[in-house]
Amino acid sequence: MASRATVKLADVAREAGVSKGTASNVFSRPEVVRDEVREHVLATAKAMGYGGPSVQGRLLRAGKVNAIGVAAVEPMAYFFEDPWARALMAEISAVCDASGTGMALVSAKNQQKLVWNIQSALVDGFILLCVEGGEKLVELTRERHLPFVALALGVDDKSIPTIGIDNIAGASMAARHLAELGHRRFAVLGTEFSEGGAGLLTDEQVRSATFSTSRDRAIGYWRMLAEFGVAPESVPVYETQDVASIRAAVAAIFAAPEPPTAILAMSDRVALVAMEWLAEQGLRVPEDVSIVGFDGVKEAELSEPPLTTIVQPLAEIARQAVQAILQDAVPVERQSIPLTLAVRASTAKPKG
Amino acid sequence: MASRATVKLADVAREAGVSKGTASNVFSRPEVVRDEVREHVLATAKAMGYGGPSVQGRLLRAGKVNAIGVAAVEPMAYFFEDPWARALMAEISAVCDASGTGMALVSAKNQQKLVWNIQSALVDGFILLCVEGGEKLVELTRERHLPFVALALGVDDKSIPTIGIDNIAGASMAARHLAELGHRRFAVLGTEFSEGGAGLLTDEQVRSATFSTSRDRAIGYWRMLAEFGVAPESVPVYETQDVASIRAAVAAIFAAPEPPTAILAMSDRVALVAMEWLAEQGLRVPEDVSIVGFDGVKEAELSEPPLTTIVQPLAEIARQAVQAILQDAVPVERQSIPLTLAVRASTAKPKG
DNA sequence: ATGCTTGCTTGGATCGGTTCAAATTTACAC
DNA sequence: GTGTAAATTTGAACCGATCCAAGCAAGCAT
Repeated sequence: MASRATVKLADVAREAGVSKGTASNVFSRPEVVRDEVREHVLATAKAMGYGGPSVQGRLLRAGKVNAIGVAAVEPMAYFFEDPWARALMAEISAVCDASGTGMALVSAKNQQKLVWNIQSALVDGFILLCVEGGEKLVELTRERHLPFVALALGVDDKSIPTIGIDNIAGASMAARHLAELGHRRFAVLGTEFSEGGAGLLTDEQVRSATFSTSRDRAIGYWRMLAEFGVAPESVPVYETQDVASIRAAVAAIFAAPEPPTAILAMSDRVALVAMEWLAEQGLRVPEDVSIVGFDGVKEAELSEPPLTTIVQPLAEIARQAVQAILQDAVPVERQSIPLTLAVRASTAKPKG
Repeated sequence: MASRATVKLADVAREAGVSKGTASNVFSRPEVVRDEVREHVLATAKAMGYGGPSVQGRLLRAGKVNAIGVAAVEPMAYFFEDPWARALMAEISAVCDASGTGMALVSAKNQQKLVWNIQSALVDGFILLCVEGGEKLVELTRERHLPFVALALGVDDKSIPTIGIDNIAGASMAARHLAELGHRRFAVLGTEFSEGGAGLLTDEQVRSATFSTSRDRAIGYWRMLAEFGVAPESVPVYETQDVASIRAAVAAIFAAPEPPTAILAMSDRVALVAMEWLAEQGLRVPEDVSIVGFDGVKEAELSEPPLTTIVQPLAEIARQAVQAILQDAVPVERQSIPLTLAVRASTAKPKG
């Protein structure tokens, strides 16, 4: 059946005794061709083992793939394993499903030629998950000359179409919640501020961070705490990367002579790791220490205790992002979407 | 800048004063063209705002997309939400990453024309997750005349290239484990046996099930239990679908005058739902009742208590599936991959 | 019969590149 | 200055369809 592989529309047309144009119509606009001709062509096609119009041929003409690519500077498994990415992908999927749009996964880790990557992915546009290496990702995508929007972009660059959240406002909400409960001794368990960093940060390091996401959250915490009379200098900020660095940070925080009564965590992931560490040490949440996360991933609802956190409206972010790509109407400036505070059981009034 | 959209290779070639062929080489085989010519063409291209060779044009010639599609008769969010699918996708991702292959998600729920679906997805082949509606999915895919392998196919059909697991052997392992612990009263908490069914099944209904996955697991349980002197008739089999039907089934099981001391669950998902129900009822696992799952999803390790289960070697399944597609060497007959028993804390000797 | 619609068919242009045999240029030895 | 091999460049053919202006036949009114 080697022949099958090479049967093309033109062959069918010739065999059926009609023109290529008519044969094409039989498949893509059946209503314009006379019934008996259509039947005959269809029969011939089947007999020859023709598998319908080749997608690539059609594509070349149409120019539209009907799919959007989602890219990150992470291995592809990231899309299925990272809680935030997964939740976001599920929302993006739902929007795509509704509009009959396909999704392709792209990992920007692999930059060899001849492989599937940002340069070669067959898509109509990109949604970029910029949690890490966002700028590099944007740069690569620009070359493709396709519409794209950056999500969770950690840098301020007016020229990049971005849909984001107001990190300062979100962090402020988290801080206000704890302050209103009566907490006055805090520590910030941060995410990444600059390429590969970890450990206790100075005020100066925080303000000059490479990643604005972490910086803004820190600023949001500080600003709100100041309103409650808590001096920023008294609130240590720890930068973290992997699980080990998170655990090291929490350990450092609680090694202090007067440990905090509340932890401001810059992501649910770090919050959950911290809670694990606390449980191991016999420290109870929220009795001994309160903790509030950031992101609002599913896991935060199911943890023990359920984590109070700032939840991102992922569905809305997904909707706007997909729409922007499909309509080739990417936002000219950063779109900000409001956050909400979900109060659960990891926060309570401080002891005494 | 409307012009930009239409700058093509031929334009650049003309402007730079070289032939289309040379211009093409500049981009796809830069080493064959003289340095100064290459520089010049590149400069011209940049000046004209040419965004590199269009992927679709190249595709038409090359014929290879460098991506595989993963399809299921589920909304696309399924790939990110269902524990089994997610775990499998992560493994498939890893294999694809290693070979520079892209992944596209396809939902066969949406069968309108003009949308991204099995007929139109730009991929080199398909991996089908046949947990539900597997046959329909296979049929649709056949029309595409592309290589494909079915995973978790629930029917016996020698003509379908399938990579699967030995459900009978796996179920036997689960049953042996419980029997060796001393259990003699069992109930089977099943998955789907036929389109939309639920509730207690007769022996006859089990044997004539539409989905061989469920049937084989039931047979595996029965067969091994018989070796320990437990009559199949004494082991009720409940079919389940959604969470409500699972809960109803467990409730029915424990409403019996002499409830079982051990539950054989046909998937980790039903096992976890059952454990939730048991906890609500104040029944302790494994003290009051032992339970063993099937699949070996991540959640089963993290549950309270961790679930004893039959784990599927998803990494191996993924590897074989992807390789089969990439090399266009789909198995001619069903490939079976061995399972292992992971003994954790949800099983123990029966009381008294 | 003639003129005018209406409805299907046709063939060639086009989408945007890649490929390869042949032509041309360059390099080098004699 | 000439011959030959090696390095580049060219131009036409091709990938597999869709699109569209133009052609043609049948149907209908006058």
